[in-house]
Amino acid sequence: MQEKGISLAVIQRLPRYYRYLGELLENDVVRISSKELSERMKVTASQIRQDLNNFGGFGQQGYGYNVEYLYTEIGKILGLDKQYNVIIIGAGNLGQALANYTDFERRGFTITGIFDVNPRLEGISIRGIEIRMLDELENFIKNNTVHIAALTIPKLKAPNVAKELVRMGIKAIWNFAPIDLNLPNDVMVENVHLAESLMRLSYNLKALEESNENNKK
Amino acid sequence: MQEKGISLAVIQRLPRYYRYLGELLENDVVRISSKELSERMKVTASQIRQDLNNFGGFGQQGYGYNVEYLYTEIGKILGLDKQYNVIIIGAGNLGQALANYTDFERRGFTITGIFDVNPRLEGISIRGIEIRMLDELENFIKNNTVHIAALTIPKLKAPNVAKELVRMGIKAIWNFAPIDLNLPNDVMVENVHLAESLMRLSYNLKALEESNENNKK
DNA sequence: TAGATTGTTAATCGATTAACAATC
DNA sequence: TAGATTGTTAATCGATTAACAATC
Repeated sequence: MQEKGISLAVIQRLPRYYRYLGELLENDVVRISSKELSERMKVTASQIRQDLNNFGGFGQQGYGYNVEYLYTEIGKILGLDKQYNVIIIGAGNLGQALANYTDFERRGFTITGIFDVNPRLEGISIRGIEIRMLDELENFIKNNTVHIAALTIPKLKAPNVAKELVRMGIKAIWNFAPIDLNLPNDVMVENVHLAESLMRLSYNLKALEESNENNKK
Repeated sequence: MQEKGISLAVIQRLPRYYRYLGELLENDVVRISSKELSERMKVTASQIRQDLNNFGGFGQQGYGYNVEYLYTEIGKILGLDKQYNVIIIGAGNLGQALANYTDFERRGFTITGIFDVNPRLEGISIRGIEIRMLDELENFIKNNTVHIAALTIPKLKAPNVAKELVRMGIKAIWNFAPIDLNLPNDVMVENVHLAESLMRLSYNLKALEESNENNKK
């Protein structure tokens, strides 16, 4: 209920806090100050305290933050205390890679279905989940709770499939297709645009090479 | 040489402009105004003009922007007019998915090597590139120009392998391991943290459900 | 020339950082 | 109590948006 007007920048940072706290927890660190965390994460202590205080006071003056408590609380903020059923649309290389990525299960995301249009893949199982044909999707969603759909299909097919998913009641789409899905406001879309990520790397590499050249002169 | 003090936010947006211009080009659109592009992309026209003017004036008063010209110029800014050789470290599902993703080649990124530590994978070929053992890496880099290394290995191995890559002269790392690599400033790292992306989706889904509940009341 | 739209300056807005009183 | 560090307000900084003169 507190989540009113939390800025996008803050939300973007939360999973990174969660990751660092998880690592501290693994290393049996019991408490940490915003100053020490800021040094590890290379952000300002001020920013950490501001970010956290959007959601409440998790620390204690003179002490800092209890690592386990803060880890759990951020987990709750991120919704990681819940279980999510995830289906994968598109059983190509990327879809199969996601299906095989066991780390997600640890965080409460269970792959419950994989769909494709290629009849050659029908019945093949990935980690015990058999690939179904796309025309079974509607029935599947009717008979099984599905929270999230991962879209690993070609860009030209993505808009229509996304529209269909929304019609079937899906409210969260993890989109790997290199296109922006224009969907109603009450449908959450998280994009993973690998090609754009690679372009940023090439931009930075180019900028680095150019600055090296300039230094030579 | 113009690239002084371009903000991160601008660089993040460039690949998206590039993508939209590419689509316009495919649809034979010859010219576009910042206003029309802004409507399609759902950003302000002002932002588009500001962003582009960081790199020079690509438009013409009273006319707008020539789509093909702007597409080419942004491509140059992103370094997409060059060829890059990419190696993949880690031939698991994700590494193989990247190796199979032919779209990258179109943009000038050629996969020239795939490496793993698993002897079972030795000699297996993916799109004509055979998987090599990691101990051959140093020799390979000595004998072949490598611009970019994609890291698709477990998080615990990533820091050391990254350090080794840097020692061997690699200046750009596309990191898929869920950990921050602390490398010298003259090494470019672009992270793809899939788990963090999924957490943001779950945050948004949770926020959506909560706001629905509140509306009911 | 008149209309359109850029390039660019100025105004606004929001996010980050600094400072410090509160308090454990 | 004294020291440490949070929570929070205030100051600064940077990014976004608005406005408009320049110009095609």
